[in-house]
Amino acid sequence: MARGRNGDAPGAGASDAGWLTDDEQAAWRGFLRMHSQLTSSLNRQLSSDSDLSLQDYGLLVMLEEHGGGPMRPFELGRVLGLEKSRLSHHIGRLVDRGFVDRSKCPTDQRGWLIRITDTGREALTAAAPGHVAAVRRAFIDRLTSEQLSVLRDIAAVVADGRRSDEDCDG
Amino acid sequence: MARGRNGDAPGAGASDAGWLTDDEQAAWRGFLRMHSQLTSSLNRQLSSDSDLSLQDYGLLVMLEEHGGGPMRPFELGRVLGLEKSRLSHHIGRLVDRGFVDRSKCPTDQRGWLIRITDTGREALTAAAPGHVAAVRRAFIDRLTSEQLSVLRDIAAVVADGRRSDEDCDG
DNA sequence: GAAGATTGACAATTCAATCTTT
DNA sequence: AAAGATTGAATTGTCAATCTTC
Repeated sequence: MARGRNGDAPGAGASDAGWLTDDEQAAWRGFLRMHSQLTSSLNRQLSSDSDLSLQDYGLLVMLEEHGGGPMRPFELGRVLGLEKSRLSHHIGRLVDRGFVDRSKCPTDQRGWLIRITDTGREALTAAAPGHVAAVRRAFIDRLTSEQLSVLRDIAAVVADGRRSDEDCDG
Repeated sequence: MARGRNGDAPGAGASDAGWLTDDEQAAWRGFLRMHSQLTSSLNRQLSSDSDLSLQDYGLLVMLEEHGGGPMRPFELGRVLGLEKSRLSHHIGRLVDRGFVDRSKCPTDQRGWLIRITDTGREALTAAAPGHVAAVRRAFIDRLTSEQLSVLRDIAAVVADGRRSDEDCDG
């Protein structure tokens, strides 16, 4: 059961109002454990083979993919699942390091436009092959395409609030 | 493609040696985004409704489930997917707050035994119903049991190094 | 007032170095 | 030398408060 207390419901596996079944628990804890391990290991690889952390990489990739055009912080927050305060500090550090620049948004005076710099692009280009290979080794290559597809759906439902019967354009 | 650069391979979706296909990328990024969102939200719930963070909760649950008996830090690190330094700092804080105690291991002089205290157990008991409900709402209840089962397998392969054809006792 | 974003104080995490026992 | 664990300094993340514009 999810709370982790033994003693009640010795049979195990049953869904008793409050706690999680063994299967539910295994999924939830496995998810957490997998994330901790993967990110530690990928972070180590990235920072030893390049100038970027995993967070740096994620942010720069989004900017780069955006066609080189600028993005608003709230957009970045949405795609990366990050909150505004953390993002703001992170962007500040990337600005200091010269990887992105920040300019006032002309159409909405409250906001900013974040753009990847040439320096940022270079760092990304240098980091990418090693990082992608590491993601493959630690994650992609260990799973079937069926498993990856289910994981994609899971993320769509949990993170993006899609209902399970929606398709990609829904 | 995983690196996030457009321009090469306009067709998309193809597996070209280095990068990730769109499907692979969607799974990987979705996983990261889902984790960020879930843990932020569960952390907020836990720390506003109880004395524990998500990390505190995970650690205390493991100790409690261990039948009230003590665990070695390296065992905790293994089940939670955490590294020794982080774990050591975390245990130190929990000791200071009176939630666990730490005593020298009699059979291996290098090691320690960590045990949940009554205070820790009380905090866990108080936090559990709200946290479990939050995990259900944000995660479990949004997924089918089939999806949960696939996720459990994914974690077993990625985090615990099981091969996909192994069963649970393998 | 709500949305977009920043700031500073505080808390948690990482990295490298260290220590002891095996 | 390797395994178990801790420590301190530096980095990174969180929370609440704030500011400006919509």
